[in-house]
Amino acid sequence: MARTPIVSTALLSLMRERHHHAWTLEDLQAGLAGRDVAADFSSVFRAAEKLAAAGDIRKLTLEDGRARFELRDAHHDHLHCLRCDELIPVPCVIDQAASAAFEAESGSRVAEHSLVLTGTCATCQDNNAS
Amino acid sequence: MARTPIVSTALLSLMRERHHHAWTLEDLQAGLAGRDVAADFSSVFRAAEKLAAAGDIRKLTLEDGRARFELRDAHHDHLHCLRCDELIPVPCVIDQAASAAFEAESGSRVAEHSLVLTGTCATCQDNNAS
DNA sequence: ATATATGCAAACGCTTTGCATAGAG
DNA sequence: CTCTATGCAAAGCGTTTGCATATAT
Repeated sequence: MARTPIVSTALLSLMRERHHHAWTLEDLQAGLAGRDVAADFSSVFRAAEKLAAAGDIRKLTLEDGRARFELRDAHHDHLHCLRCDELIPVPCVIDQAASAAFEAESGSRVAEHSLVLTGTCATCQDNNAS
Repeated sequence: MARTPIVSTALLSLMRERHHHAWTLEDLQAGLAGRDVAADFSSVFRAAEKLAAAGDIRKLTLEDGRARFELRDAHHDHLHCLRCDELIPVPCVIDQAASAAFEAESGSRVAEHSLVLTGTCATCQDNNAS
């Protein structure tokens, strides 16, 4: 190596402290700024891509077309709250047996899946009630 | 009304004849061209948006960031084949019970879901074998 | 006349890349 | 000296919009 990758390192520690959040590049840049790391957008982009390629984080694309990044830990799906626009991790509700059956029947092979539930998160649901 | 919407009509009949396909705007434009309807890209875009708003078709966004349109019929999920890049409809493999349980436990409400399986479709799987 | 559909071209939003600079080994 | 990280600015790419024109009612 020939120089210390400040941005990548800062990104990882930032995300590790709030790993319940799916970050847009803008979020990440703002998050770094809050920690006095003034990184250029392209640097954030490149660092995030590199981390994703390395498998440390995962890249997602929402219906709104913007990329989101999150720490890669145990698999989970997502709930996209239409009220607060957060992308919230939720336990996987895929029926493994059904998935396997589908593979067997159809002759296709499923490597991964991306499930996004759309609705209202618990917090917004509560706020609405009160 | 003040003029006959050629593009919307042509789009619908086009899609009805190959409703097993998820169309990008480019696909749609090319499909129309094959039927001697030379529509501008923006016209295709507007017609597709209008049809989607009217509920005749559905708009999806893939990881690649491009919008796809498909006829709205019975709910199904999708298999995105990484080899041929097709977006293939597959029966829904969501475990309804698990989904309902999740709603109850978490206090959130799920209106819809979008599930994209990623892997290899049966056709490509076969081609690979042979 | 009025309202809508269409084409053309330009604006947009987000992502991605080229190039020059800087700093660690 | 070499190799990578970073910033800056510009290019890309698909989507979206403004405006003028055409056409059916």
